[in-house]
Amino acid sequence: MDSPAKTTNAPLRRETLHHSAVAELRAMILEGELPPGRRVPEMELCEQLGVSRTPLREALRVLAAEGLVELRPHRGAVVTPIDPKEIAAIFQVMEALESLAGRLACDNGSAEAFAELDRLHGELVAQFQAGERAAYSTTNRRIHGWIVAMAGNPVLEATYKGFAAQLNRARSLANYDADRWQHSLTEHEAVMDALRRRDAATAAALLADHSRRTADAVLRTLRQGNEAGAVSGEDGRSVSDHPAGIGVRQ
Amino acid sequence: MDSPAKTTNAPLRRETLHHSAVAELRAMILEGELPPGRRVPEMELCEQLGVSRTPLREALRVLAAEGLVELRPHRGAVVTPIDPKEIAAIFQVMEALESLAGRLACDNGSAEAFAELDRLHGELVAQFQAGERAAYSTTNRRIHGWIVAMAGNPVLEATYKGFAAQLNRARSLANYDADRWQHSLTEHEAVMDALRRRDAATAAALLADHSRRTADAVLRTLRQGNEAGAVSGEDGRSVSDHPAGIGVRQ
DNA sequence: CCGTGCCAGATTGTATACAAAATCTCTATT
DNA sequence: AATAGAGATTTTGTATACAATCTGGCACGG
Repeated sequence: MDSPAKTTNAPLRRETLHHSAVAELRAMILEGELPPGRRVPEMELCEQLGVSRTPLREALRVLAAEGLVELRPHRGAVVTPIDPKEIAAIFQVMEALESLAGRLACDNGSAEAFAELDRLHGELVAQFQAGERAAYSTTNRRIHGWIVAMAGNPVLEATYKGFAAQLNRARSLANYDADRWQHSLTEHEAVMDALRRRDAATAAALLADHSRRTADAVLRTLRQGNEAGAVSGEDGRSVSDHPAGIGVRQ
Repeated sequence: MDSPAKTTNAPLRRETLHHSAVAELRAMILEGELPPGRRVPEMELCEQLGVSRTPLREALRVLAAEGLVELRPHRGAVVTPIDPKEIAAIFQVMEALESLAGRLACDNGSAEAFAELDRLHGELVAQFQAGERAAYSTTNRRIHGWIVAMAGNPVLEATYKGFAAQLNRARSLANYDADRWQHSLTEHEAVMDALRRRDAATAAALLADHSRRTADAVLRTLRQGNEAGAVSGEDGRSVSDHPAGIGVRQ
């Protein structure tokens, strides 16, 4: 249950400090432990991760290349703030990627992969009926990731994962409403229908549609939450004054 | 004549050594000075670039994240070999990106941007008629880059540029034939026609088509050159024995 | 003659020390 | 009292030194 098509031959990299530092930092950022906008002093992380500055700095450069942190010369690193405009831009690209993935999955997906997809979809429906939001979100992500994996294009998969990480970070700030939830499931049903029929064109179109609607919902709540000050303080001060930094760019 | 729509606000990074090292190394790789498959000993580059190992290593990590080099722990870095399978995968993604760019360019491109596009296309035609292959290739790349820039999506643009760099590296090994050249120009004419009419759907479809045909041509010559041993030596030894390393994976 | 194991050289991974830049603070002046 | 400036402090950027790992060759045994 790893990769349904073909996986890139791993360069067999035995753990090195800067490599595991990348993994840990990435996890910390994606889990929200290091919130967007948060400054990242090197020394602080050094003792927290128990490594020296050299591997840590190399890790920061990698994360910067991935877009998870921003490096300001002589001024330290910052966890990339959530910029609604950039999230919108990512969603636009994601729409194209998901669409491509749906098309390729129809062509390249193995029977076993489709069976697993069916199983995941069943899980999704059950979780919706049980009202388990968090579990639903997780399964939802796994389904999309699985479709991308089914496409059998390692480049597509890697690109998708990078953007998906960014979007999930944004989504953690924006819980969309119950109405959107219902619509989301309906769209999944339609997508599944097309996929089961191996109807590449329809699946691609529906996935693009689903992606665009999801984008609208996320961006709407993101902007709502921002102007209502739902997450940051009510005061008018700069968001960077917030202890953890809320990191939603205007 | 930089960006027709909106440019990402540069983080205002004043030159640091590791940053300029990234730029220099990237140029060296893309120019072919460091051919695919070539080992990259740190010390060698240190004296060549006149920097210490620390900034150089950070630069290598960044380039690895971009996919231009591969890092094998305790075994040094290698300029990422050209893998026809990976090139094919990239082209598949590029097809979706170019298509998206064409659609967005129709919606978001300014009149001035379209005028510049027209000018570039005129240049392309003139260079074709003059039989200037190299100039044609350069203008061709500029046109595609310009369309992507016209889309006004910084994420799309950055992603595109990264993949385009990889593909250009592959193209430097594969000069496609005169027949394909003629077809390429015809396709460009059709794309331009759709763009001038701001016909987003048609432009998107034609750009995808053009991308796919280009991919076919490049991959064909890439495989031809590979099996014919046109670039590497005629002997049966591993390609890695070649002094510069040819770096075409089987 | 070929395969296995060990040793030497070279190269990478990490830590620490020093230099440069930016931020902060305190003071003095308007 | 507010502000500008200079020095001190902190943090980042770079260089170098040391430790760990890999590569290649050679001797030894089968």
